[in-house]
Amino acid sequence: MRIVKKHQERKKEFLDTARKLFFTQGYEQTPVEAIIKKVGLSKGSFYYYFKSKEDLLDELTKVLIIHILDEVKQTVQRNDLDAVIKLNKTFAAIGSIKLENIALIKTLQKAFYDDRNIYFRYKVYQNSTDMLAPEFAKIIRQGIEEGTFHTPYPEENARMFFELSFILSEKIPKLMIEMDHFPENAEKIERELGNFQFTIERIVGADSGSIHIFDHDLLEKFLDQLAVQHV
Amino acid sequence: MRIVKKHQERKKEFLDTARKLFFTQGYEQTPVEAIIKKVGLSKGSFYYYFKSKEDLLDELTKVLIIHILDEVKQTVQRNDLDAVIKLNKTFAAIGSIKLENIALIKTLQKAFYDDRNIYFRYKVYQNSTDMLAPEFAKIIRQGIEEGTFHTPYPEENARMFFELSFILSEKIPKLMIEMDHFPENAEKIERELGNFQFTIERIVGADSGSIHIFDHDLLEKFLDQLAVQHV
DNA sequence: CATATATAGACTGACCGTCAGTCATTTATT
DNA sequence: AATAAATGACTGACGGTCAGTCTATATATG
Repeated sequence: MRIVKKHQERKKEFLDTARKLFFTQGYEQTPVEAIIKKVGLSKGSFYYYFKSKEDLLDELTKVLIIHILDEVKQTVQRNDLDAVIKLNKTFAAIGSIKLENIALIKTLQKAFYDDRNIYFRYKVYQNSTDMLAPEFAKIIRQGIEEGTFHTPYPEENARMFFELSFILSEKIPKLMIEMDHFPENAEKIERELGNFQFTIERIVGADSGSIHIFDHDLLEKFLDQLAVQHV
Repeated sequence: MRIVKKHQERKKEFLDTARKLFFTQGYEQTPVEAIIKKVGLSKGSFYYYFKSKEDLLDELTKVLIIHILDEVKQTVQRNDLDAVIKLNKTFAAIGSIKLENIALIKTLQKAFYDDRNIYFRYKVYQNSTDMLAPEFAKIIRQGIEEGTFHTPYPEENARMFFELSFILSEKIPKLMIEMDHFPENAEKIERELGNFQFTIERIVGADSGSIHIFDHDLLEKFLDQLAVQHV
């Protein structure tokens, strides 16, 4: 007995299923057949909704970012926050480091952060930057007006903020994965985050120590928990 | 009559051929069969020398970087140059922007800088950074001793220098490709380079305007030539 | 109002071309 | 004879195509 559904509903099923698989198995490592099987439909169906596997990827990455974009836009719109606080909130929103979600990171480490999955991450990074940087540029311009930031390149800085965030989000999971054999990575992670914060300050020309992108105590707890898991 | 050669010699033939094809067609877009055909040998031969296509990629990326590493090491060793000059020479050596070689860039644009070839570039970037950053860190430490640089993160800054260089080398070709339809990209390229220089200065804590990573007049000429080609 | 007919669009799955990788075998060198 | 170099048919996995089927709904007909 064949179950027929509305266009958008079915499409969402494909996208949701693909999202789960891409994050746990990787993009290249997920055959279209695996998506089909899980949705319970046929090959023809898949290509009825998407003109190629890559087409689905494009749609998926955009969907992934829209939620974050909404959140960031709301933050940017507010007029009761200064630029530094908005910057911190934006960094938290893009969630390069989700301190509160160890389980997720540990799952993603296996496939999402695998070298062979770089194409997927690359697409997410690209679309994120394109969609979010213009909003972030507004924050930097606000900071310049407020006198806390000093830079002749607000637009370029905005893009660079995301690019550096993504580089960071490439490094941290790698260091975490190796923590079993290299406990000193905990210290490296702290250095990387410290350096990141420091770099952002310098790039936007903010006072040293004025930007607080992560909570030091929370990070300690996080790294402790991560270490415990490996015993 | 079958031509038999020494192991290393044959291997080099495969690597050289693969290099040419990967740069002009892309890594994923180059089937092993294409490499074989050009070398003039068989499938079995290929797998006699390399245990996988990826294995060849690994070897190739390392070979690609060794020459640059030698050049950078020589620069770093010298004791007649200050840190700023060494930094400039290193940037020139990694050749993110080869101002003198338009033809090469135009060729590479088509395949090398294509999104789908990100895996190849990623591997090159990864290995480059791992192999070159330690040398570059020496330059930054020299700069700190000389009092021209001021940073608590020389090692991290060194890696970041390469990471930002690669981001730049992702952007510039994209802007160049689009110059046909967006002549204003010439200006964008200048801004990107200006921003890059400015950012490096800030990251290593050097005086504003002290670092000169590219020659302004040369860039103008370069962009003019690029524009002409499209007429 | 009930029933036949037509149309859109959701869905099927066998089939195709491409490609990385395998292996039993042959050829050349020492 | 033993070892190293080279062969090419073969396999299996994968992305993508296509001619055609099924089902719900709209429309016409008696």
